[in-house]
Amino acid sequence: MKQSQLFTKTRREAPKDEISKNAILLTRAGFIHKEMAGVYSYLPLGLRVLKKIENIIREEMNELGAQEIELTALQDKNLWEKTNRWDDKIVDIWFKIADGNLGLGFTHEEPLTRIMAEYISSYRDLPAYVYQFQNKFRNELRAKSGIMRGKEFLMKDLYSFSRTEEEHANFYNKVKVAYEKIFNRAGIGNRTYFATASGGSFGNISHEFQTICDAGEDSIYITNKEKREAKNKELGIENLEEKKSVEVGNIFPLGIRFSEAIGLYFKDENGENKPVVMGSYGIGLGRLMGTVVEVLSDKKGIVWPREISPFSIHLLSLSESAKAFSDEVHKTLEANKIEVLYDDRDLRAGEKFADADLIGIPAQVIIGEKSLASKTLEVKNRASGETREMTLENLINELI
RNA sequence: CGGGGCGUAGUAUAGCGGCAGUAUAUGUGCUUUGGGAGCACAAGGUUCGAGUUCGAUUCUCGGCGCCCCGACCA
Repeated sequence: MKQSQLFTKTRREAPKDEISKNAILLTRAGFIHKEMAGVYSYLPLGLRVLKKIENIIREEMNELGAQEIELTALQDKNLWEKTNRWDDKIVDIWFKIADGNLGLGFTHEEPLTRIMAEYISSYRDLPAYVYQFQNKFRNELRAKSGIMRGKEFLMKDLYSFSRTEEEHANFYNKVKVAYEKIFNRAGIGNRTYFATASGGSFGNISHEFQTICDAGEDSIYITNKEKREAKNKELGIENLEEKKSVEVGNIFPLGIRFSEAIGLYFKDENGENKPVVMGSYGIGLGRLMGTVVEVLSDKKGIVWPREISPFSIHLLSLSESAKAFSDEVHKTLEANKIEVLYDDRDLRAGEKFADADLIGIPAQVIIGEKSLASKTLEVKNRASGETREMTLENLINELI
């Protein structure tokens, strides 16, 4: 894509109402726009990152054998009364509309359990795994930390329906592995820990994926650095290393709480009626994106990991004389299905470098007098600042 | 929800009870072109309401909005 056609542009100044690094950088670079406190729109560059994250998660969910659906945001009061989660005294983050008779979903155990009750009646129908990507609405009294904790945010939620606790535990562990892959691919695997936590209002034990980050709201105690295991702070502190962290994912065993309340039963081999054993597994996409910005950016701007970068290559054409060659490189890269942001604007070199560093695409291809003379490309690594000279052919081979 | 702070141009800021200034961004022209260039001209602003006052962007009260700390976070 030609950068001259991109409707967003970068800003030198940070917006005065943002303190968090993720919001400052993403706003300055033109990835997001704040609509109101805790509510952000995603602009072309930001949406590209969000979609890359979504696709990584989708691949890993499909790999688990889960099937994608899309539930509604509007929620039925009667259904939620069955699980005692409609009352504002029980759940204080509901956005309710239509005189309080409808709500905007903050999670989706209830509606999905009801759907499954329509289709699951035998042990032969189980296990079943279903997931979706959807905006959740949570009326947080205090939104904060940029896109890390909003009132409306895109979340992947996966739900598992199993015959027995053993079957559930088996899948639960597979999800853990899938999540590790997701966070590795998103570039924060080496600082993300599997933390044991109390299960919140669901009771018992649950697990959180916590990424070490100074901007985090949580604290974890690292119990095994090599295995990246940790404990949430409320569970026994024994001279362990405490770190601030961000909860980038969670997995909850739900037991039979929802299936009993809503009536999701199956007949086992002996013809006996049993409640389905459930689990739920969430990842906030915006929070994950914000966390990546928080932990990987530097003074100059954002540094995207390869797999979630809005583009693979940022092509900088530094002068009028470099235009013809740059156009040709742009065409060739795109013909090879490589995503390129081509800075074809009529600006000085310094401004293009500053913008490229702010936007954070991992590889910059710089075409100026040098490369015109040598007929090779100058390829700069955004993270390390190192440059290499290589032919277009070699670059393409490296990227494919 | 408790506490604190802040609302001035697209953005970031200064200032003042009496014609609102700067930077940047924007438009035009000229110069410039490997790390956010320079000059000139132009266009663009006081969150809303009430009160005090001859006069309010400034002072008082209220609304709305935003930020921070805490509480909360399925």
